[in-house]
Amino acid sequence: MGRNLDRNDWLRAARLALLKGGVEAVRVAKLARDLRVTKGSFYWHFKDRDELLELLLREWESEGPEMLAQLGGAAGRKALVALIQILIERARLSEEGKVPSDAAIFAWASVSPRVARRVNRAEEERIKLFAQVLGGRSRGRIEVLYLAWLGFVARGQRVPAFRRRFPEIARTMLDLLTSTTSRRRRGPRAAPAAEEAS
Amino acid sequence: MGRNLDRNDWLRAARLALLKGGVEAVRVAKLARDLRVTKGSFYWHFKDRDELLELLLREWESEGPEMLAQLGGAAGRKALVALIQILIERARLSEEGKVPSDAAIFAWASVSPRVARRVNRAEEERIKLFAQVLGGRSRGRIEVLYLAWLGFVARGQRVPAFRRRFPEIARTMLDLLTSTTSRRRRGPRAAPAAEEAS
DNA sequence: CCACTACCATACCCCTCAGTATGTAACTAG
DNA sequence: CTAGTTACATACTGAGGGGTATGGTAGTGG
Repeated sequence: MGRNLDRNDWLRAARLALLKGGVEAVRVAKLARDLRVTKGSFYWHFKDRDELLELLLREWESEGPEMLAQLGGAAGRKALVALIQILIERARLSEEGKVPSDAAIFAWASVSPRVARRVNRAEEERIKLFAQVLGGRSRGRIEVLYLAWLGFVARGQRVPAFRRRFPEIARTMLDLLTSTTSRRRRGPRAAPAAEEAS
Repeated sequence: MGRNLDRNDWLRAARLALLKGGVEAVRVAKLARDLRVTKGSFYWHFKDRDELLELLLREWESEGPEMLAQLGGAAGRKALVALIQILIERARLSEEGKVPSDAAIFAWASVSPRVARRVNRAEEERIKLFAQVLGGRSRGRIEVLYLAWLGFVARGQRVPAFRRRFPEIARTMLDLLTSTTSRRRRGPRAAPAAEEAS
């Protein structure tokens, strides 16, 4: 039958469950049913459920550095195009359960403070990656565009058809990044002005 | 003791639980403990757990129209400032459990296809609201800025301190919206060009 | 004082799930 | 052929939650 599974089979099932139903859908009993085995198999390959969840989170954390490596020393426009391709490819692989889904991890983080802290750390690395790829633009703009990417991931999770519009959205984002401000800035309002160092 | 609760007390507790721990944290038994009563009280005020969850979703759905009404007939810059104030105020109220939290609802939608569909419908209304408030700008840019707002909400849920930067982020978004494209557009790439009607 | 209702407590059933203990079939080494 | 290991299956415990049935109590109108 479907015997002789390894840890990766379980991880794959877990990634798909996490993608479709959130952390609470990653249940040992349910995964075992999906894989047509019993929990006995799971507890052979893993210590407990926490170990599985920890692995899911860890492999996601490791993807930031991996993306950075894939970009090599590319810079400027070339790096941007490469980054977009990487993101598209990763999104495709995540639907097959081969890599953890950004959307799933973010959703997880939003219901677990412990996970939120770790996602936040990895996220700051990614913002630096964005900044590097996008060149020496305004820090504020890069942040806003990173947020737009976050929003795209979130909405793409809700509306699958929306994901196909990534190239178009990315182009608009790029236009925004390379545009120039036409309006003069007025004095600061209630909030203190930010250090908008370039 | 804490007796004689009404539906609103339960709803408030449910909104807080949803905000802090997601849908799976909205449990009848847990809410009862928080309110220092037993489940008997809950099933007096509600048919079942589904009715409670349905109410949470419904009151969130109704807030789009409410925001529109609060804006009155305002337009242009005035409407934009008003909208930002409304969003800030709503975020504050949601932390006290007085209104459902956007971040919580979005997180819920990301793990429930049924909720995702309804959130999507309400979301399209909000994009229209954004478009109206922001005036006759490029549809593509408005969409990207809406996504940035989504991303802000998501990240603000993970990093509470980040929420304080909303005024600054909003200013950068506004700058982006009113900026002009300096780069000439090249021919379409792989994806078909979007109808970027102004 | 009585009947009635609103609101909640108690006790129970049933299901799901995490985790453990142990049995067992298949394969491998010698 | 045998002993050992791998990779499960079976069977169990205990906790927790949804939902129901029913009992109890404080107030209210008459």
